Amino acid sequence: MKVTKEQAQQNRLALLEAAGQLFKQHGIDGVGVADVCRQAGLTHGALYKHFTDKQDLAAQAFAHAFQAGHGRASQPGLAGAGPRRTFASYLDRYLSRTVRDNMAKGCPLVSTACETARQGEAVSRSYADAFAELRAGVMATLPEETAPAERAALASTVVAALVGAMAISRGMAKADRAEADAVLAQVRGVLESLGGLAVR
Amino acid sequence: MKVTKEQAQQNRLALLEAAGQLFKQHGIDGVGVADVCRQAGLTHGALYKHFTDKQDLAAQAFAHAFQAGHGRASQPGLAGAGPRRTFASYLDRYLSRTVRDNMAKGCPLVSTACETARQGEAVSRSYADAFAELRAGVMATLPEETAPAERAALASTVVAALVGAMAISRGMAKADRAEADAVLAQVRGVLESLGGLAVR
DNA sequence: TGTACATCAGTGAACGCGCGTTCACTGATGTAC
DNA sequence: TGTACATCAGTGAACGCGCGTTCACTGATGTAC
Repeated sequence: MKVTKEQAQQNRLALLEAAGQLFKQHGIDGVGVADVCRQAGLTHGALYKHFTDKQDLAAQAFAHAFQAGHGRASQPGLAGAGPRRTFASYLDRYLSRTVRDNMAKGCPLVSTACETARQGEAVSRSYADAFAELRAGVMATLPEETAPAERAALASTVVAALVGAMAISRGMAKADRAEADAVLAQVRGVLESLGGLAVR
Repeated sequence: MKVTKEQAQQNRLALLEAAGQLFKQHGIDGVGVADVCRQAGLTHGALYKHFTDKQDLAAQAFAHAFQAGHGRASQPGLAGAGPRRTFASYLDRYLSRTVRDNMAKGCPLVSTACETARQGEAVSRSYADAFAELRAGVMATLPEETAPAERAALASTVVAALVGAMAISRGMAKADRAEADAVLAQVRGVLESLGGLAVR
């Protein structure tokens, strides 16, 4: 049965978001198109009215996940920045145990880090843009006295440490939750003082 | 046909290493057991004489990859440390473009960061051990004047930044190779001065 | 505004392919005498 | 040392299942008159 144009657009969005969540949680190959459609409230056939195939869905889902949060300050754990953030708020957002234990939430920069490297150029483009945006957000929180090049390098390193810490903490959480927590806390501590050191 | 006991052990090792390489490169779900066996020079049936199933192979392959490099100073890009390393040598080993462009090489802490989170406790245990070992190696290169707790935190952060930087650089390399290179260089620069700052 | 018709998002049965796994078999190895 | 036999790593055909994808069909929507 045909549906409203708006309804169709809504369904398309629901597919993108279901795909984003499930792919982050179980990996692209770990999720069937039927699963995605079910979570979006549709049957599997509908998917091919919106996307050419699963690859296309994956590429667009990642692009959508990376771009989500634009202008929406309330969206937690995403790459897109809200209105204005403090350095500490980035640490909070990235190094929380809640986000670590719930892969469906959380920044796609982390969950898809390994998968993205195996996808096509379109996904890579989205990834690069998301990183650039996040880094710009972190840069803006660093003291303006620091030279721009140094701030950029510092921001890159902070983002790398955030992404790496979360990935590592997730990798070891099942075996050693205490150590996994400790890593998050340690990195948080070091990054905090590193943010302060930028003024020198 | 039956083979020598030593030959069987050799074949088992070949399976583990083929699995390690291929899983790092294409992900666990992206590789068939037949592929692994072919690369190891066997047919697919042989696998089940050594491992109960694919999951078991994956768990043991990761454990093997994480433990590899013990005492072998020549093995590049692995978690295990050689005899004695300098701080700079860790940066070299982790932030090289060659390693980034060849996922089959490279530290399994990075390639499997996301996959590991979806595996069982055994894999997580190996991951935690590998991280601990790598961190210990980095810690040993930091000046002894610094307090142990601070050195540990610093080492955790350095490893997180190394892992994150490589993951990010890989994610964006297909779309923007120049920026991907720049991230590696920036993180290298910041970590170098961070290593120096530990003495204060 | 009302009526007739074309459109097309969504449905669900069906298809085929590739995958993980099984199993009867092979034949060199290792062992017992 | 030589011979007879049991073992078992490896083979490759076969199986069944789940997946991505297709397609004839539906029926409310949107449009033309």
